[in-house]
Amino acid sequence: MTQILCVAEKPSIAKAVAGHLSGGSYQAHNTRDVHIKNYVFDFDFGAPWGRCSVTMTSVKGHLTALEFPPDYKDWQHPPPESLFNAPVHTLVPDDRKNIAKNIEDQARRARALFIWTDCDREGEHIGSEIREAARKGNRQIQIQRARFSNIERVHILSAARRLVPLDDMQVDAVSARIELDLRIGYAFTRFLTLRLRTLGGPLSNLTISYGSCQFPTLGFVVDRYFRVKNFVPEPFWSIKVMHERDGIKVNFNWSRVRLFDRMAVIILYERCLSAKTAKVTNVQEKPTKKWKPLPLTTVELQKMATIFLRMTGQEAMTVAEKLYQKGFISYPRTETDRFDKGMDLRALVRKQTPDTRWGPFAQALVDGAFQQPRQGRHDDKAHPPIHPITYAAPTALDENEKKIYELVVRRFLACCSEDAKGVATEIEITYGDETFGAHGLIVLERNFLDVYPYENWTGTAQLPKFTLGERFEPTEAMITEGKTGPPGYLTEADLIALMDANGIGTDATMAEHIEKIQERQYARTVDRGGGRGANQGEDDADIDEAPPARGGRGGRAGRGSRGGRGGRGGRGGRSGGGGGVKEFIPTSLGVALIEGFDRMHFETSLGKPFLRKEMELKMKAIGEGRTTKQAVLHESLTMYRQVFDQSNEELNILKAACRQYVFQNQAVA
DNA sequence: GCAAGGTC
Repeated sequence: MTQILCVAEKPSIAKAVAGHLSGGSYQAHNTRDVHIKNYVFDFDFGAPWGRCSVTMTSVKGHLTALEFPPDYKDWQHPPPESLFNAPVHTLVPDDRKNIAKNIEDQARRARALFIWTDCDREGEHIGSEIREAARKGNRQIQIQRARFSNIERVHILSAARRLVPLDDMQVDAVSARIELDLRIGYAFTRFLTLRLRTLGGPLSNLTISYGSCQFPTLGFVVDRYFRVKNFVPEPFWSIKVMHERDGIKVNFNWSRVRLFDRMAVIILYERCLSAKTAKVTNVQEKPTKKWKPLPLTTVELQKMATIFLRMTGQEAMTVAEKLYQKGFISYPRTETDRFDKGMDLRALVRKQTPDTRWGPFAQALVDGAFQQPRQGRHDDKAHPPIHPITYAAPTALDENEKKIYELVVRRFLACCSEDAKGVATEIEITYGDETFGAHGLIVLERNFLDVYPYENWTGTAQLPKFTLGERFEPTEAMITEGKTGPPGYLTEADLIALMDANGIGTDATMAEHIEKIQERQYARTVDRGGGRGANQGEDDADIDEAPPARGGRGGRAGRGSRGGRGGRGGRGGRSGGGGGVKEFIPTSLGVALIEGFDRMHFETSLGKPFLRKEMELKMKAIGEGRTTKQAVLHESLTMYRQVFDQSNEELNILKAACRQYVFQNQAVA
């Protein structure tokens, strides 16, 4: 029989695919890597392969690494800028030699290699790494790739019979990314560390790194810091109308919301008063609903964990990873917010019925209330949304696992439930020349809200009866005064959202970049409301926080920038251990770096997300054959080399910024 | 000692 070698990106996929192809009967052999097994079975791949003897195994992510030769180990000689054109070579790191050897050995006996890596760009590249390992054992081996976007049985079976070639343009796109990140990251990191070290003080022992993701991440933190710090409150005035009827006080909101001109408001207000009565111009009562949440992605999971569970994104991912390994939840790194039509979601809901907390809700879904989840617009073509796989009794989990598991289950049940329903009442009046409106809501059916405490829908009290065309004299009309407030510093959820929106990092790495800027002492977290946060009491804290803006955050007048952003009910969360939400503020070093580079007047600042975005576009262009890896490497390295040279020439600007912020801890202008 | 991307 023809021998076939199949290799997946990770052990769980190898197992799942082997299960489907073999119909559940395979032999599992251990390999020299504790996580990886070789699954052996027969399968008919259809023409031209026919029935084959298959060995299915996997790697664990990338198999190879790109490195500089040993003579570039020293940071000083040759100088950092030599890394822009130093030779690089690909090698299999020691801890992955067993995995490569397994593939090489298995390839020797195989007629063909079928690659089952994730269907994303990185997966294509990992496929090329597997290809090289296999060719080492067998130069003649034929190579195909399976294209699959979920691990439903039917989908896997059809993927196995519709193999395609590996997409070398996608491989090249990732190669370019790897090489650019390596060269640019190492060159700038060595440069910054060595040249700023000479300033002495706290800088003499720090690693000052640059990376295409960590710097923009820091940039977001610094940017918000300045927006808070430089915020100038503006006074505003508004008109508030209240009318009491049937014992209910109804507040009417001004359609202009507020004006920044006091005299104008006084004039408009006086016209209201001289009109004496207000006239009801519109009364509308209509059914309304609050949409259930979308299926859960990694970014959403992290945002929710930081808001409701008092975890960092990194902690949430570590815990989710454990739950995945134990088989309780699906793969936790996904961008997909839509379930594949073929998935048996009811069966997954049924598994949750034994639980005392949400079991009855799950049972009600099983008994007929089940609704197909909403379909989001994101699909990474590799993984489904995060969902529970099997039921985990609370006794089987530690504290943090319990919290994340509960979040995943409740989100999933909410997705499979119905939107909340209510009746909205809108009343519009004109008073003088001005229009005011009152809004009422009665919640009729809570539906998904019953299982999903992370959101709420508060119906204001029922509005009394108003009739179209009627006139009444408002109980109260007054001018109110306030001033605009600064935005808050970034929370981790804000930061993740910004990274997501700007394409900084991936679902698997965003939390790492956030950790990185703290590890490098570029930023810290503080509890909202001031005071030192997570890093309190650490003795390596020799880099100061940038001076607190406006003496800490106590008095925020008016509505801050985050008014209107719903679902921010983090305070007093369900499982919080005291303390408020954490906010990110830059250290003096973080401010100095971003400011320093900003003052150098580059076309595109290193601290902004544009360069990473540009890299993303170039990768896309390579993947679509509009340009080549060589061309992109050449232009990008030329461009970064110029940035490097300019940074070198204008180093005094960067140093001045460091002196200003790090050494004098000077307040920002 | 340095990056970002996979995954355990």
